[in-house]
Amino acid sequence: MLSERQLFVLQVIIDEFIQTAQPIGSRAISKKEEISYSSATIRNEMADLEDMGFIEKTHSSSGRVPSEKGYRFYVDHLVSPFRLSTEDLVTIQDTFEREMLEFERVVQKSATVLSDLTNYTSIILGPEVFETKLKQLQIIPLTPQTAVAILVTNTGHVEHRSFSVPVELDASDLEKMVNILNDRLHGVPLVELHDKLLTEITYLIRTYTKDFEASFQYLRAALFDEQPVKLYFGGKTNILMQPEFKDVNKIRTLYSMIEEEEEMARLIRTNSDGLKVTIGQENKSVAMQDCSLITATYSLGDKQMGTIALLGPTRMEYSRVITLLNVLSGQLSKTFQSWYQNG
Amino acid sequence: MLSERQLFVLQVIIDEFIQTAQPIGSRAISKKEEISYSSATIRNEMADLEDMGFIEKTHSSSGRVPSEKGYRFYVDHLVSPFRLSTEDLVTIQDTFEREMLEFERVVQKSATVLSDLTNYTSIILGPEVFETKLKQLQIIPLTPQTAVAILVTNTGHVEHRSFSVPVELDASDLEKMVNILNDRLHGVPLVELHDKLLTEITYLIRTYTKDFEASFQYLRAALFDEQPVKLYFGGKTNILMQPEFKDVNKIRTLYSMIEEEEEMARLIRTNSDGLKVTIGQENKSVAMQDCSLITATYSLGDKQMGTIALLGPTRMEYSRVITLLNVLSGQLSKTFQSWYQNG
DNA sequence: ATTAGCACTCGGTAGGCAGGAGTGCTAACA
DNA sequence: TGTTAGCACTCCTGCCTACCGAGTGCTAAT
Repeated sequence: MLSERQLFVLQVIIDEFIQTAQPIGSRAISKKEEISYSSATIRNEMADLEDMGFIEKTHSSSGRVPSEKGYRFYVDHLVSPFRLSTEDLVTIQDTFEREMLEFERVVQKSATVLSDLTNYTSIILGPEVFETKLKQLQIIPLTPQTAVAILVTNTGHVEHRSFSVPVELDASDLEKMVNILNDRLHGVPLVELHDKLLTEITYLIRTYTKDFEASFQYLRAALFDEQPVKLYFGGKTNILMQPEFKDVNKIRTLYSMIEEEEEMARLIRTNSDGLKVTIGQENKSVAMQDCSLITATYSLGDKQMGTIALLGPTRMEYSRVITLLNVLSGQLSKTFQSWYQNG
Repeated sequence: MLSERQLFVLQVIIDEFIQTAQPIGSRAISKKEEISYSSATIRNEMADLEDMGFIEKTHSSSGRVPSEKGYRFYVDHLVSPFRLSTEDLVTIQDTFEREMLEFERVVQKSATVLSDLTNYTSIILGPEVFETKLKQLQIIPLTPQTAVAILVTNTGHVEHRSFSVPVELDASDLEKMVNILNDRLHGVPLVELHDKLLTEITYLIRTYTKDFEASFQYLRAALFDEQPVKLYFGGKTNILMQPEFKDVNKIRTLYSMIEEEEEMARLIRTNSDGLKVTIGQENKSVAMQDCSLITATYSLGDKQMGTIALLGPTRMEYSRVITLLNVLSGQLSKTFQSWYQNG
């Protein structure tokens, strides 16, 4: 168990290191106002803290640096509740007050704000489970052989995809098809849409003609195949500016990882609700050894929609950042909530 | 004027440097099979080439390195027509044979292929002048106060934007409005659409009711305001792997520049037709001092559509890359041409 | 329990030295 | 006159050494 003083020393070391990125020596700590002990005393405490694995030396006679275990303990027990500056609050308020009516814009804007406020890299994972409902389906013929399918949700989200139309179908067939589908699928949540579409296909084939089948399969494929997860980034280069990335190879591997959207999505996706901090090696990725990832979920009602994440060095301003993420994910949820209620 | 032998020496130096990224010494050149002169002779030629500014020393006793003027001369006069390997050709063929029906996909895929084949970073500037025509306009009400406007072109390109609907308009008004617009605007090239829309607005206001005006302005704004240029990237991190970027600060500034899409678009946009090589400082950007940018335009008929660009170190495989860009921009033009003819 | 004092450790910087690659110049050669 | 062998010179690179300063661990005194 840690003594009061040890706790305090640990806190000072981490707070200080977060600010300066320099190893902290015993003398520096003993000189601090709040501390009335000599450097020798601090040295003893530091030796204990090191034995327990909370801090480390970079070399045998260097000052101490927080270990990952130290950071872990810090975020679990020491983070002081942070009061956001009014400036920050105003920035966030402004962002959400501007009228934005599209999911993409709101999310992209949030990512930008978050990265601007923190100087880290923000990543937002778009919604995967659409609690949103189908508003309208449109098929617009382009040429005799091609058409574009457009799907609109009650939140104003638009998906579209061009596809080939089998020769035996003409424009009026398509129109018929769309009308039937709109009748039967309006208001269906997108999660269920794929299955419902399949049901409709068999229904239509029975009721009308076999001709529809191929076309339907195209339509289904167009709207549901290889829909890659959408990531929204803010301040992609911010993290490169951190002093821990003065090594070219680290930058290269980290950056390659960031650009690998599939991989990033995998790392960020989470099923646990609420806020989660993943420190250094806890991230299952070599490229992110020196990084921490903080994720928070945003939701629609009680249904989790997506994740909002912040990527920084392990030496991160945890307390401030955690508060910011909480505020932002709350704002996001609130915004979507307001759309949904009116939909 | 350069002698035959000087030309040859210059070519060898540049070719070799492009391969190795190491300064080339006189001995290395004289040892080459095609060269029957001693290193001393080569040294003399090199001294002359240096006087003329085509090559440089990194320090007083180092081998030679091409200067920007050298590269300039090389691309203008020395690039040997390059025979693409059948492997490369097959890769490109495969890309364009797969059925793709959307502008975004074709372009994105091209960018990826280009960067994969070259190990540089590719950037494609989407079309700015739409020679494409309006196929259909849709307005779909979401809530009583909001609606989403969708615009489809004959090439299957879809733009959409949510906007606020003035309280005094209801869904049937919107429907009427859309019908009128579709009647009168079908087939209008997108370049003219904005102006035509304004004309229609005044017409409609005269013919129908004043109520439409506000709504129209919203619609117009939704579809035409702040439409940011769209850039498609391939291999964003490729250029970081080049040995010239072993300095952290260079990486940082270069990368910040790449992420600055507006700035990139400005650099890449060109009004001259065909292929253009911009070497090092010729790029008006500090971040790109050590980079070359090769741009080629693709077009629809005789109308220039967009630019396809490749960003690499000044030490670039110019001949191969130039051929590749020509082939790819040709393929792009061909693909769009085929769409257009059927539209 | 705390602290002053001291020996020790290690990173960082600077200087010196040897080896090597490459150059410029000169003089000899065809 | 063009070419080349030879040689002195330059500068980069790696390596060793010395030295300073910051910080530690330990011991002994308070």
